Amino acid sequence: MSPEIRNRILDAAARVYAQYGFRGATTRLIAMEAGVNEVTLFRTFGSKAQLLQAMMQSQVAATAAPILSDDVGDPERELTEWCGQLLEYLRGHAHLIRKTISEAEERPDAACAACEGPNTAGASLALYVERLRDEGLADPDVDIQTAISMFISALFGDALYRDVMPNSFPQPAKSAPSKYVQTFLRAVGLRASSLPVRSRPARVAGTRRRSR
Amino acid sequence: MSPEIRNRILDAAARVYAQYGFRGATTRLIAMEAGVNEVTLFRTFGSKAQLLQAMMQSQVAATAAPILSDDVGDPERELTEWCGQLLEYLRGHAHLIRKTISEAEERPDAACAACEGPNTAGASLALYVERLRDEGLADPDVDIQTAISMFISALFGDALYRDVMPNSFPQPAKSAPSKYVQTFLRAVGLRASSLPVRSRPARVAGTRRRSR
DNA sequence: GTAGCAAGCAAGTACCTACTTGCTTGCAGC
DNA sequence: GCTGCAAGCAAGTAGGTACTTGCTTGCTAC
Repeated sequence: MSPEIRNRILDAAARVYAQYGFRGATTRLIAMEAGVNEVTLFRTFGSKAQLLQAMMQSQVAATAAPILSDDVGDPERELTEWCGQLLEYLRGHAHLIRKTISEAEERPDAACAACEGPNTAGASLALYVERLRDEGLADPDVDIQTAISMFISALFGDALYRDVMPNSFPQPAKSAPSKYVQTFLRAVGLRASSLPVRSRPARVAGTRRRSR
Repeated sequence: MSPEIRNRILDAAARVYAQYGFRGATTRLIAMEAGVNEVTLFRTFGSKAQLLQAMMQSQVAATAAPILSDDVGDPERELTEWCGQLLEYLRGHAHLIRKTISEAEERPDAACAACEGPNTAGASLALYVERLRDEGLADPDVDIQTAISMFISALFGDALYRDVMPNSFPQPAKSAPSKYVQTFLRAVGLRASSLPVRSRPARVAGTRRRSR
């Protein structure tokens, strides 16, 4: 019943699960990590499956994926900030997401829950870019859906795989958001209102370091 | 000793591992899947770990990731064909790659082996785009590294996650390669020699179906 | 002080896991 | 026909797994 112990168990379960997956997250390991007797797990959550399900819910409830504002101001600045926040969110949950998705066939509901955050983030981006195009800032002839899909995949890949295959991510993690956004805007055919996009030197990234 | 039985075991191990991961791939399951006595596994490979290591080697040796040709002809056509082949390769190994990467911390050598194919494919693309730029076909002011990184991530994401989160991949799997390549070339600032890139209708994808 | 209750502790159950051993079967080469 | 050898089969070992039970400890409320 004690909420303090309950949360300690949930946090420990999240750590152990993120490292070892469902099968590897034994009740003994979780209890040790939480500094709690193993029996307490079963008295509090009933079973290992229920415990990990509760852990999953608490994880998705704890932090929310970032949402882009409704009205478009400076696209590059707004997108870069959103992109940095989303990357931070994804990196914080990288191991958990990786494990959950790789076990999607055995536990599809858990995978569904883990994808909720990224999905809403992607939908938010789609809405924003639609506005961009409505306001004549993006090339209307361009395949925007594909650009969005590739953008989201790039953020996913960066957050989930940068540590495993660093060769594929040459730019440092800090400057990645602005570079991703610039490339994305170029692909979307941003019609610069103030600045020309295609012939701008890459120096811009440095002047906007204060986004975190 | 018999190579036929050996291969049957290796294939069965690949299937079971791709579905259940290292911990879930029990020797009993593999033996049943191979239609072989469990003892034969140990007599042939020594231990479960050695069996799965041999399976990994045989998997990476079986098929190779596609390589782009050294001289640049029609970039869009060549890249689309390469992209289709790489996607096919990745999709064929999707479950295996997903499981292996998610277990990278516990078995880093296996993850390294699984990343070998994708890494060489990425390096091949980097070389090709460098040639593109040398021949003046790509915008020299553009951040090509980032575009390549996002492109590879997009292919990875498509191959590994399309089945789990289909919302993020609106375009059908068949037409994905040409769309990815067109978006990539736009981001790289392809300077069209014969055709203008930015204002071309998407019809091109249909006329090049014979890539397989 | 005492009743209630959450948590710890020790032990046990039933099952699964990797791996071993001893023996039998069936086939190929001499 | 005999030998050698690869594979099957039955059984067992030692340890791990989820989960249960019975009892003790310690704190809180009345």
